[in-house]
Amino acid sequence: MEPNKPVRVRFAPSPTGFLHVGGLRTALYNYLFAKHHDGVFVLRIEDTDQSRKVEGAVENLIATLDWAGIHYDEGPHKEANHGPYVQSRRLEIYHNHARQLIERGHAYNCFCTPERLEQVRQKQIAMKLAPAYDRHCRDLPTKEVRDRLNGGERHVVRMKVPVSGETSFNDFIRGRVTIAHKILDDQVILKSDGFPTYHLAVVVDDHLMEISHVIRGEEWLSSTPKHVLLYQYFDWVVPNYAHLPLLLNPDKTKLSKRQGDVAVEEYRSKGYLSEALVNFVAFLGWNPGDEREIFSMQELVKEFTLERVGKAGAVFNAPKLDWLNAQYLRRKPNSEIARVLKEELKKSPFGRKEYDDEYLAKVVEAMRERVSFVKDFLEKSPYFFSAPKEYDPAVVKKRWNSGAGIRMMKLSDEFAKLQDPGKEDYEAVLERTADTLKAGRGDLIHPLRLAVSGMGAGPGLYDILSILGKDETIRRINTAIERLK
RNA sequence: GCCCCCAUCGUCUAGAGGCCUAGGACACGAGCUUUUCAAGCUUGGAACACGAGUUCGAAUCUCGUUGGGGGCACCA
Repeated sequence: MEPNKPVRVRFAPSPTGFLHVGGLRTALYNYLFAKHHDGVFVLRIEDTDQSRKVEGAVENLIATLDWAGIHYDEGPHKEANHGPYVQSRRLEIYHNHARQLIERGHAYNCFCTPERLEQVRQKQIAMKLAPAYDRHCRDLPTKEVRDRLNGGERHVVRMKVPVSGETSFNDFIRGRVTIAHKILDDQVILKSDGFPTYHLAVVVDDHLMEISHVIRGEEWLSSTPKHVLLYQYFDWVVPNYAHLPLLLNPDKTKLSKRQGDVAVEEYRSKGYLSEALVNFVAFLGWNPGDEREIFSMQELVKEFTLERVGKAGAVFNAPKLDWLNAQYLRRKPNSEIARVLKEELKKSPFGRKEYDDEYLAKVVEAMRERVSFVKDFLEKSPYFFSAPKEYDPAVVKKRWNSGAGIRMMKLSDEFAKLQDPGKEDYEAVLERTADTLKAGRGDLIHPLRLAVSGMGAGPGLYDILSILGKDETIRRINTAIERLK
């Protein structure tokens, strides 16, 4: 790396829908690298394929990156000296550069129809050859080209790849990569609709935007020599490359839909914390070299280096993400979790009731070691939000034995005598009652938990009671006695 | 088919020739704790793809094999 050159990197997604978790990691690594080196992180929108454009995708992308804590320094809505940052608004620039290439003899107009191209391809495949453009238009007479252009004939511009020799480049992660020119074909750089292809646009923009390091997915590795060639044709300095290993499905193919969720928005709406997702994704292909696992964005910035990025693809496996989410959730104060829980409740069947913050904070305190997600509060302890409608049959069978009803009645009576009881008061009463009845504590505790929650598992019983309050506790006991007769 | 890349427990990974009887984390099993469930702690099983070299010594270097992935569009 040239030490005196400022670090400028970019994340350049195409706005075709949602942000892919692979994209999130690419964006994250770029961001971390930029911030680690006090550099600039650019967001550039690669919308040169009109047919794949999706309405609102750019705004969604920005919002999602923002949620993840990845903030760009330059990009759409943050115009600086290198804009515009949306490729569809840079068409003029690409045309000029394509023309320049033609003038220098490094590119040419091609009038081949898609039909002819398809025929050629079929023939090549039939002959077991690698499909490649046959360079039919590469050496057309100048006059013919001019006439056909003047006649308005549909055409594209292709780059001229040398027929022999090879191109190699240095990759931060892979080392030196070399590809022979004979296996490269004359790539289209300007489409007949006037839009550039990725190959032209990426080179022109990265150069004009003074990108120092191109950090992108490994799927680009094979076409990088074409880009290097383009840099040479323009007489530009080739940027530093770092091709990131791919994120994989459980079956080790490139991470895709249909094998689980790939959209960051999906994880967000499922209740994953952005810190957890970011931490998790950062560790897919990178690690700090020691045994620390929990990293905030700041710590990641401090520690991240490309040297510590691995080469092999990484399977995106959810269980560890869930664990991380629980770790982050547990680090949050009760009040903050309660706030999210309140929102979650509004959207739930329990939403008709209003819950006050103090109550929710108590619920959070009781349940926080037992949940991984905020939504778990509703699933694992619905009884804090409404009286049990049914009682877990397995628990009834195990815990609600013959004398249970009588014992609960006694307990209910004893509770009724209490004045504004706290957790210890319930405990004292229960123990005293157990002694009076000559019963084991468990003979009261388990049926009582069932009566009050409908379940066999949960926080400490006395915590539950004191959160529900005396009146509600008694009401539930009495209901259970009736229903479980 | 051709080209490029990759290869340590099921998964994420540490390991840059002796520190490796291969470490950590998730997941899984057992135990402790406990009114339940968790959490926590302790603990168990679990990997250097294979074969040749190089070297006194190889998970680490070289070559080959096998396996996997990516790319080969007027998509990015």
